[in-house]
Amino acid sequence: MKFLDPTITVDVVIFTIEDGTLKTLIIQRAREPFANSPALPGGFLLAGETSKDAALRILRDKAGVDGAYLEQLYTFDDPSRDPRGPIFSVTYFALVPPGEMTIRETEHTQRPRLMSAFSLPKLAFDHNKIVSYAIERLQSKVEYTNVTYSLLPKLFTLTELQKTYESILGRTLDKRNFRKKFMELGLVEETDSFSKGGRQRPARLHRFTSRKPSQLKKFF
Amino acid sequence: MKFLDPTITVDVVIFTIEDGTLKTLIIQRAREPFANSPALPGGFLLAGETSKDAALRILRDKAGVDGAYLEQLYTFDDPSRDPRGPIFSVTYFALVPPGEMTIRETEHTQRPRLMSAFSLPKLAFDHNKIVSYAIERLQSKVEYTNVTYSLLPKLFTLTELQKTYESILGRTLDKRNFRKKFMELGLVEETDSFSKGGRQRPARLHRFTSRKPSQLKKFF
DNA sequence: TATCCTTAGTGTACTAAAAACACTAAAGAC
DNA sequence: GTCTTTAGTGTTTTTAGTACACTAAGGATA
Repeated sequence: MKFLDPTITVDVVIFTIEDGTLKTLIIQRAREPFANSPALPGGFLLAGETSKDAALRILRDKAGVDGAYLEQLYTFDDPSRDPRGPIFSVTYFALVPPGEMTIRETEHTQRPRLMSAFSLPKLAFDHNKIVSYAIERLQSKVEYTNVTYSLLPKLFTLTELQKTYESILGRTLDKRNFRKKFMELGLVEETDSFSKGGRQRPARLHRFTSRKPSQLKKFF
Repeated sequence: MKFLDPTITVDVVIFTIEDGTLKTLIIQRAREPFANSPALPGGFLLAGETSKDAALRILRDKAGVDGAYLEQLYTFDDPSRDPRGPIFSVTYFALVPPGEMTIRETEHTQRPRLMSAFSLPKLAFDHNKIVSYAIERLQSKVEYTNVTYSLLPKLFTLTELQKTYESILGRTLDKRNFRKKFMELGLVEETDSFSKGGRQRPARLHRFTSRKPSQLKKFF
C-alpha cells in the first residue's frame, strides 16, 4: 500500500468592483505549463505555511492588499487538471474594495490586470471552473450575509451599494425596495457627509453599522 | 525558497437517520496519535487517488456503502490539528438511508458505531469542528435542495420525511404546512402502498419524483 | 439667472408566501 | 366495543416581497 502526497497549490480569485462591474485579478503565466495563458494568481505552498497563509501571501504579493475578506472555496484535485501530475489546488476567494489594489508583476507572472469576472477568456488549468465556483459562492453569500462591506469603501452612497449588488447578482434591483431593506435591517446608517464632484444632486454617504460578517434571514 | 508538500488525509462525516435522530459514524482509533479516542472515519490518500476516491473507499470499507450522496466540505489545515505535523484533511460528508450501512472494523479502527451527531464526545484531532461544519452545511442544504432523498428509503411515509427534516434542523415543523409544501412543489408523489405493522392507521407510502440533486427557491 | 439634465430621495398599494391552527379517520390493543 | 395511537386534511391570519412615479438639488449651459 503506497501513500501519495500530491503537491499542493493555492489559487485565489480576487474580486473587486471597477466601473460598476465585478472584476477578477488575472495574470499571464510566464512559464510552462500554460506559458502565456491567462490564469488566476496562485502558487505552491511554502514550508510551514497553511493554505490561508499562502492565500494571504498571494494577495499581498500580487495585489498589494492586506486585510481583505478571504474565504476558502473548494479543493480541486481532478488528476487531469495539471499536466505535471496530481496537484491539489486549495482555492480561496477574496473581496477588495474599489481602488485598493496595487497590482504588481512578479517573477512568474506577467501583465496582471482586472478582467470582468463574467466574461473571462479561456484560462490555464481548471481556472475557469474555479472562477465559476467563486462567483456562485459570492452570489449566494451576498444574498444572505453582509459581506459586501468588504467590497465597498468605508463611506459610500446607497446607489454605489446597489450597483455593487447588481453587478454581482447580474440583475437590476428596485431602488426603493433596496433602500428600505437596508435601512429596516439596520445594516447601514447615514453619515453627515455627502458625495462631491458629481454634476448632479449630491448623495448622502452611508456606512455599514458593522464590518463583521453576520448571517441574515433573508435578502433579495 | 522551500516548497512543502504536507501529507493529505481524507475524513468523512457519514450521516444517517436512526431512531428518528441524526447520527454519524464514529470509530475508535487503534493507534497513536489519539489512540483509543473516538474519531471520524478517515485515512491517508493512496497513490493515484483523488480525495473523492479516498472518501468513496472509506465509505465502502468502513460503512459498507456504495453510491451514497457525497459532497466535499472543507480542507482543514491548521498546523496544530495533528501532533505529527502539518497534515491537510480534505473533508467530505455523506448521506446514507436508514439501515443501509454495514459497519465493519478495520485494522486501524475499532468499535465503529453510530452516535448522535448533536451530542458527540470529544473526538480526536479537530474532528468535532469538522462535524459542526458538516451539520451546518447539511442544515442549509436541506432547506434549499432536495438532498433528503438520499437519507430516506425509496418508499417512505410523509411522517418519516418530516421526522428526517426535524431531526436535522433541530426543530418541529407543522404537519399540514410541511405536506402542503412538498405536494405543491411536486417533490414527492403518492404510491399505492401503505405502511404495515404499526398499531395504528396505516400511512400511505410516498416516493421522491426525482432522485437527482436540484436547487429550490425556498423551503422552511 | 433661468432652463435643462442628471442623479438623489421618498411611500403606498397589491400580491405571494409563511405561519397558525383543530378536527375526523383508520388500524391494533385490550 | 372502547380506547389509544398515528394519518390525513383547509382555511384564515400574518408577514414579506414586489411594483410603481413623482419631487429635490446640484452642475452645466445658454
